[in-house]
Amino acid sequence: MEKQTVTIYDVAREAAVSMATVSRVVNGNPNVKPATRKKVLEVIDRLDYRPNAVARGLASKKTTTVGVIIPDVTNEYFASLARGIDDIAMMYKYNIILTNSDENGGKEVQVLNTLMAKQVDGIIFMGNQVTPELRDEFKRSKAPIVLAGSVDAEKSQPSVNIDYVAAVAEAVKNLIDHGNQKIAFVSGPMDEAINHDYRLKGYKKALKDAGLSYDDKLIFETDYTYKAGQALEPALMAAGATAAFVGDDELAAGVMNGLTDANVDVPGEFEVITSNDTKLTELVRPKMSSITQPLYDIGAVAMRLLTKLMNNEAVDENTVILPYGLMKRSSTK
Amino acid sequence: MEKQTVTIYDVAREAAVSMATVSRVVNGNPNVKPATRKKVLEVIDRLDYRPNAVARGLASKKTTTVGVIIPDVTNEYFASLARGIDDIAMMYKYNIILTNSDENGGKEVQVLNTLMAKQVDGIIFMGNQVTPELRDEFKRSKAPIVLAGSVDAEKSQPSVNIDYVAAVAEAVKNLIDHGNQKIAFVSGPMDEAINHDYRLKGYKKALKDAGLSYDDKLIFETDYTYKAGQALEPALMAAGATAAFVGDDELAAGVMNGLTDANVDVPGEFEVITSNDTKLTELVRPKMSSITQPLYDIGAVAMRLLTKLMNNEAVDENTVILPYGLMKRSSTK
DNA sequence: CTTTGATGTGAAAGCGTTTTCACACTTGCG
DNA sequence: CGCAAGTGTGAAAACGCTTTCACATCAAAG
Repeated sequence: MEKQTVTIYDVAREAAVSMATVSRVVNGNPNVKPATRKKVLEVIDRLDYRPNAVARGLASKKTTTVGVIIPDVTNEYFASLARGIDDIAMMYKYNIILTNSDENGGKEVQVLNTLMAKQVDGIIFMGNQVTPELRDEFKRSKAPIVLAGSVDAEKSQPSVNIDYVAAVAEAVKNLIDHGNQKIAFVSGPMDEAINHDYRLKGYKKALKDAGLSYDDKLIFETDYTYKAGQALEPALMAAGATAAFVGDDELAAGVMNGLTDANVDVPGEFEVITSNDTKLTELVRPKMSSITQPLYDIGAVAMRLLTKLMNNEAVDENTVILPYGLMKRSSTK
Repeated sequence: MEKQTVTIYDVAREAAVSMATVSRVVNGNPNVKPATRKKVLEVIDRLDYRPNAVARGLASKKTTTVGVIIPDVTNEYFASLARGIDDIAMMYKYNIILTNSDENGGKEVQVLNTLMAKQVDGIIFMGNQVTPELRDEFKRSKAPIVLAGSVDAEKSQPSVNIDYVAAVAEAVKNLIDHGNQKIAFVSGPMDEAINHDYRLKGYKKALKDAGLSYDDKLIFETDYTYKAGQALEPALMAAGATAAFVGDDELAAGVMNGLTDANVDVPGEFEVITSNDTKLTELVRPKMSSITQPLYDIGAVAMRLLTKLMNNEAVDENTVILPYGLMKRSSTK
């Protein structure tokens, strides 16, 4: 009752040719006489032969599979990147092994190792923090690795991103231009490079450019959840802030709803601008103004870059920076 | 410069034992003298040997990889299931090959085939429609397949779901109990079994139980997008509906915001209840009442069921039904 | 005709494991 | 002391494919 598997050998026998020839027609090698090709193809069809990708992988040392490490699929931002990655991967006939890392360094290292054991041809890493241990593992890998929507302070790997510093600076400048003097900076954990090394830098730059002084009390470090944002309202008010830049959309939705629920008018009394321009920004009321990022494209371009790396094609630039924008909706004046 | 790979053979030579023995210690086979085991382990460590999963897969005919077919990772509902799937998979040492199908029958069949070519040990399918072609492919598979959060009218495969008919009936009854006589049924494509065979059935049941008559004009078939929902407002009003059951959260958010933007008070003048209880329900204002589903668990249980199937363990019930609930928030009275 | 350079094909050696089978050694027991 | 019943180990055969290399074959060129 166990389903029988048809091998390349069966096809060869039935078609009265060698395995090598069958392999050639399966792989589209042109060195096969049309008549032979036809004969083989017929047998393949008749026997319903399907090449075994595992055997293929072992023999050719290519698995046409790439590993993708994602903090959490449930997060709109990363899910959007993942979608871009998968589409391009499919276009180039690669499959994706997807694993959630929860931004947990230990798990990341472990996952990376199993991906390498599975002989993936390449890896795309998403995550806000590249620990030294992780960097070491990266170096050990013989499969190329590219970072998508994720920064590594040391730029040890190819990556595709937007210019976070400039984007945040522009967003904050916008708030300043509206007359806000006390602008809160709300972000996830500060030990993540993206927060302390990029976003905060942009924030400070905007302040400095406008001649405003930096105040610790306006920095709110929390985690990336709706609830956390919602709970921030009293603190925000106490600090006298009249606007906030927020590093994550779900968090921002929380901040905004927290304010609104406490009868603080957004944007009248308090302006909010967020970072990722996910669908979410359109669903909440007021709709949120946001830095816009080409989410899907970040993933797509990362994957495209990876395909080049896997084929040893020349790439002009290892670090690609995609354009960002600013979308004014109703959470700012 | 190409990184050298250490094979089981290298380890065997260095440790002065046979490959078989190395294989045994790597696989935790007890038939190895402790002294030998220790010796081998040391060499493994020294050489930094990592077993090649592809070779392993070929020899053992097990890849410890399962395929997951998902309509779109970007969809909160399915992403939540996927998260449950991945967690349990990881717990049982499986990896996930994830592919987006866009609910496109052709793509689904194709994807299924490449998964089978990759010799996955099992498959989890998510999608609202199991076409006959797909069902045929399922039958052809030697890897077990389970449906997660997805129905097949013919129950041809193991699956885990909630009782959609009862859930929808209860939700609609709730609306009826609030005095609504004209309740709209808003769903995605009606050719999907989940809509015409389950949700609609539940809707009709509730109507019938309450002695209300069914009216075609209150059925709104559209696609699962925010925009589509938003655009529905005029039609809803024209039909004289005073409440709606909606089959998808994003769609529901659209419906609700469309109403609100047209100055229809929700829930005062119009009640809305949705289906999936994703995070989204809490982000919009008013918060949406919803059928609650154990999203993560549906994925988790499906994966757990699959592990049993893959190990040929006995399973008492192929079709598992998880409990649902009703969460009253502010979009209903 | 011969020579030459494609062009088409097959034999066989891997790829890095697992697994079967046989065999040598220990034990414990009557 | 002899024997049955484990233990522990190694040789070698798969697993299903790709790829190298050598060898035919054949058409065109001399």
